[in-house]
Amino acid sequence: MISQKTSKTTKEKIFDISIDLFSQKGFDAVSIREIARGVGIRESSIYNHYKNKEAILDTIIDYFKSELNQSGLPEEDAEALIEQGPKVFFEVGAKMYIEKINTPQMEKIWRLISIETYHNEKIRDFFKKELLEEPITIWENTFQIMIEKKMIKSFNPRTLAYEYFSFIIYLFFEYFVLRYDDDFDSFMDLALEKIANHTEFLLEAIKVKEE
Amino acid sequence: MISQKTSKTTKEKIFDISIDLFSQKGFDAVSIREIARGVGIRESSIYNHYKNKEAILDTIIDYFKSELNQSGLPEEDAEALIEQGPKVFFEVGAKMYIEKINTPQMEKIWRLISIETYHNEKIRDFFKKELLEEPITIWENTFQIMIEKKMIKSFNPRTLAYEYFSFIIYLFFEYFVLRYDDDFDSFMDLALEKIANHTEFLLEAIKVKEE
DNA sequence: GTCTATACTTCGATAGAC
DNA sequence: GTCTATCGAAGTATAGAC
Repeated sequence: MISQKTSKTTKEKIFDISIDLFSQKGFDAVSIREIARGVGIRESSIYNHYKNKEAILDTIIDYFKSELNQSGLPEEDAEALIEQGPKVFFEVGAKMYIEKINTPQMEKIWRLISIETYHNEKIRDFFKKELLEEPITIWENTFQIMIEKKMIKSFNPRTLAYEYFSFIIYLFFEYFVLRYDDDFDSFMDLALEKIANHTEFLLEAIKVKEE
Repeated sequence: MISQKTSKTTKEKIFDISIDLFSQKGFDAVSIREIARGVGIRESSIYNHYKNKEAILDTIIDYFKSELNQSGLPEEDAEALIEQGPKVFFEVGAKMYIEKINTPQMEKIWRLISIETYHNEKIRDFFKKELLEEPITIWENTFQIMIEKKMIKSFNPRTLAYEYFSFIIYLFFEYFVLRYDDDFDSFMDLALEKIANHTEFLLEAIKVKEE
């Protein structure tokens, strides 16, 4: 980016306000009029920037996906990381998941996705494939490699993937669905402690016997 | 019950149809007209049986709670069960959770609760307290007893409770949110296998060393 | 207890002036 | 690109006849 923008375009304002409102109330419960009011224009003007209400949602989801794909480790780095053992790998892995909700805007879109996963088939498919099945497979492959390298005990790698990742999904559910009203920082402190307990337990369970 | 009813009252029909529709589309997306159409009456007639739309939902949730409280083990049985060791306890525990979705109607209300947990504060509080925190505490106490009796290794019992129960919540989320369209029986087969893997892993991790 | 009729509100979206 | 004005559809709920 060459120059920093000082003022937002109307389209960007619509985008931002929509994220705020959709994440608070859900897509269906937010009206075009409400968005327009938030931006400070009339509802008819919205249609000069987006074809309809759903197009705003689609744009938000596309933005989320592109942001998500920018984080994550390159494959060669992941391989090098495995060499350092499961403990380091878990720590870096946990940090990666947390980084994905690192901005207030991304946090809101996470919440929005949580809500709309029930109603919207496109979003539900996205969640299933890219936020659940894909990570599970990555963890399965990771455990498989660790087992081959005799870094951990020989359990079924898919079982291990579920053991690790179902806890992450649980925390996601707890935060975005059940406790969203709470303060983010205080929840995050607790979540980090829970993740630490979880990985510590897992490490103890899968470590190769010493003597 | 002395005599079996052969025909449903209008109020019961409204109740049943509402469960069907609310669980499929969510409370807000279902109109009074739609319910009336399903029952075969006009929408104004609904108000002869329920004060308003929300009263139907409240009645459904009350029914769910009363059904839920009828399952579960008496405390003395639970204590006796612990004596038989963690393996038996896990098996009975898993069966208990599955029994709570044993009728088609209860399954639908579970789905309804999953949807409305986002929107409805009363339902969200109910979920947090009675479906999450209460079971976690029960499991924590159970593990505490097992540790005292030296039946399992001495981990933090709360950590163990999360290790066991976060997986159950994950399965709940997977079924009711992500894969509800799938066939119940085929999902249940897979879920039972996953639970078996999960408890097997946990048992191996927490068992007292043999030699 | 069900009906018709209706009041009232809010919604998404469009037409056309400026 | 924003505005005013407006449409048609759909929502909850009530009044009153039968």
